[in-house]
Amino acid sequence: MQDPLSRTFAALSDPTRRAMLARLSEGEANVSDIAQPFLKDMSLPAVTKHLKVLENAGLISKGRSAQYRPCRLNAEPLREATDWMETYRIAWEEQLDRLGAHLKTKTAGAPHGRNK
Amino acid sequence: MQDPLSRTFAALSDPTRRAMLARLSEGEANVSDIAQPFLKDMSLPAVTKHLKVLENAGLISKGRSAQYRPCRLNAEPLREATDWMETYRIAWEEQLDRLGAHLKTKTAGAPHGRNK
DNA sequence: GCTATATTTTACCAATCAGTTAATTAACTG
DNA sequence: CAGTTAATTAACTGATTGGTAAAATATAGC
Repeated sequence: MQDPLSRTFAALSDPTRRAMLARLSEGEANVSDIAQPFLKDMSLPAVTKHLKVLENAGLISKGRSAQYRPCRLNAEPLREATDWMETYRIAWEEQLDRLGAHLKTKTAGAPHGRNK
Repeated sequence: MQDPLSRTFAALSDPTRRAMLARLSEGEANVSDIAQPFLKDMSLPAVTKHLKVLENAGLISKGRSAQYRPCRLNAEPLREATDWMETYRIAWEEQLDRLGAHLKTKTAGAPHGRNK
């Protein structure tokens, strides 16, 4: 999985990572701050790995302050992802409307497209 | 990965599947219609599997018409996903504003949170 | 019933993922 | 310097993913 959009969605496809982002949306935090709510469920290296996934997706970036690594959010990839979704969500809902309109006349379907 | 939101994002994290959704946003299509642009890259069973992922995420549903399986989009899970993203994107950007405001006074940082 | 078309299922494989424990690096502190 | 805290890296493991080829299922049409 190479493309940025795929990496973004993949990063978002885990509840732990989403919770981390939620935490970070309240403000910058060090790795151990972020880790704290999860340490009853997983080890610190596991947290590091999750953060790495978020970092590779460009959703967060890590700074350096003494032995701490303050993490903060990065809006950019999320914007691209919402853009993609919005584009299709609109087409989606239009299609739902069309479906509603057609529902009276037609009843699902005959073969589509090329059936030679 | 059990929760719906994770399944949705995971389903979106593949360019093939996103292209399939894009195709479906133009209207209902049978499996082989959807498959056609991908058959130079992968086999039909591979397509079936991708569609299964989309179906399990609730993003599409399949009907039955003779030996055809007309697929159509399902807006609902996508709406939930956009909702999640929008919520945090807003918090994000607010945070960026705050960062901009603070940038003059403070310069990154000292340890955060609990450092007993 | 036989044959063709559309799609799925099965069985398998290699690569990636999410976690682990143990060891390592980095920086502060007495 | 010795010790402590913060975080990462390394090496390993089991589960999941994304693909394949071959067989099976479903339906239509002669």
